[in-house]
Amino acid sequence: MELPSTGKTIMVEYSSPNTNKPLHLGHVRNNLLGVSVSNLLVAAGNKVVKVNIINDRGVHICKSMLAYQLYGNNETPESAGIKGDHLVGKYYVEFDKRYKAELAELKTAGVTDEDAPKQSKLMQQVSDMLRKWEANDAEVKQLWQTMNTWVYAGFDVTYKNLGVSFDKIYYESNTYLLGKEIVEEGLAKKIFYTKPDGSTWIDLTADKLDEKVVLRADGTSVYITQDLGTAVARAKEFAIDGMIYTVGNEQDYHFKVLFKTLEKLGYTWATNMYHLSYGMVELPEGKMKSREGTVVDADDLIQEMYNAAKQTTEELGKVDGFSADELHTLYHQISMGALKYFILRVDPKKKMLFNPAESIDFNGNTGPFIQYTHARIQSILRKVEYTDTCTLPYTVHNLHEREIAVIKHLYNYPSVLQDAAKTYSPALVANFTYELAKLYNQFYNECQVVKEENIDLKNFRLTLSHQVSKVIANGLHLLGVEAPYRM
RNA sequence: GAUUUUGUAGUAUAAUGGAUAGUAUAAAAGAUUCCGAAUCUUUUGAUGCGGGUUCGAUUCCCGCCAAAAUCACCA
Repeated sequence: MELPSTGKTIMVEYSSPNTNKPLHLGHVRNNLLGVSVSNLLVAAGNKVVKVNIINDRGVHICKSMLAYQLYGNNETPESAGIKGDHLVGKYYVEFDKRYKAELAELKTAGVTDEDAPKQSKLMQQVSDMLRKWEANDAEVKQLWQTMNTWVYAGFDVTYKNLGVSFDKIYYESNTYLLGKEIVEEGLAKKIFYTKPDGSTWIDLTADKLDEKVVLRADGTSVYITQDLGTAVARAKEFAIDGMIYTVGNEQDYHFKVLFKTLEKLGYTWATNMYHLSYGMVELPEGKMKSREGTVVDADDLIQEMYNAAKQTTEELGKVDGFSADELHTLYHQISMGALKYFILRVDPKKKMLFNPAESIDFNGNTGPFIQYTHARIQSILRKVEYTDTCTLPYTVHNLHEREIAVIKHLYNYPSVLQDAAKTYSPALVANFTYELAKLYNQFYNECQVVKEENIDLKNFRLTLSHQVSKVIANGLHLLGVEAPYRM
């Protein structure tokens, strides 16, 4: 079910992980949104290029590298028996622990809060390491390569479980130097200016933004420098009509500045850039804080959801005849259906509360409820050997009110799709699909289908059921959720 | 302090300015000799506060209160 082609190509960036720790619940929302919005844009007739930019360099990466070098004892994911991203994350935490201890020591020795970080030996070692990295020191680069390779292997597992994929992956180690030319260009156009200390700025106060550094006094790039460079490079590489950044709302200000700057530089496509700004995920006990260990790890979450799906399915005992492989696939489909729907049904712009206990409840407004409805319809269709190519003749009068409700709802699907794509909101599709499933269940409760004796009516109801299952499957697909035929 | 965003039943959420504010969950009571009960039916319960615009405001504007984010030559 795709709308007519728009002839446009849109790039969607999402995920954007750091390579110093495993993915957590916040990344999950990001990834699911990115995938789903990409699907929506395709359904709305666009070509989509899905990209990821991996933050694989910088101080934070050096922290885990240093901790590994100092305390790692050549541990590997194989020797430790843990995923590579978790192993690296372990050393990032280790660094933090040691660093805090060092700071505390310095303070007891009478060093002020302000001076303590400057006197930290660990932090000096990190800075040295970063310098060496930038100078292409062989040993440091080797360690960096090794540890990042571990992380990528770990990410791949998580991405695969979440059904996340990309057309192109960018690495910041390749792109972080981009942008200096853009700055020169901006200077030539007098859009940027230089301060006495040599740093380069743009003045956006007329646009109700601030002055912003675009190049440091020592000539090195800042965050926005590389973003400028990356944006221009991408536009050259892909001939895109638009660009969507899936990034949390804490960076609202950054993207306002980025887009405005590109616009001032005269890039026409800059007006078609969009920051898909989503709200933070919070837990019942409050915000996730890595320091306090309240972060929900993505892999743990996936496993817990899987276990819950397995348990519920076994309790209901409807899967006789499933092979072990089929069961595994089914548990995976149901658990990811639950997780994805739980997250995507909320308006992206709003912060959302993730309650683990509620997320594994598969009754009510949930993914498995919708999947169940699909499986139920498929069961009905199997019974009469109705296939996708069937066309049954019917003429009906006096529709049942439940039938009318379903038909009216189905009729809205294309416009909901259009709206969802236009507003980048999978939540509209999620709510539509849920409503459709609910309306169908209400219909099914009051109307006979297979057992209906009036052949016209029976054919009509089979056709309607088939249409509903197709739209449910399509809606779920847009959310990145699979629709099982039996569950 | 400044800027931005967000405030809807106990909880989580939905409503291009439109009719009795929809849904789920929690609680209670029901429905299957019959097509799949991960279902359906019924009951209880909400727009932070105060103004304004409008025939009409959850929605738009102003003030207050509350929460969060940003305001780095970090990313």
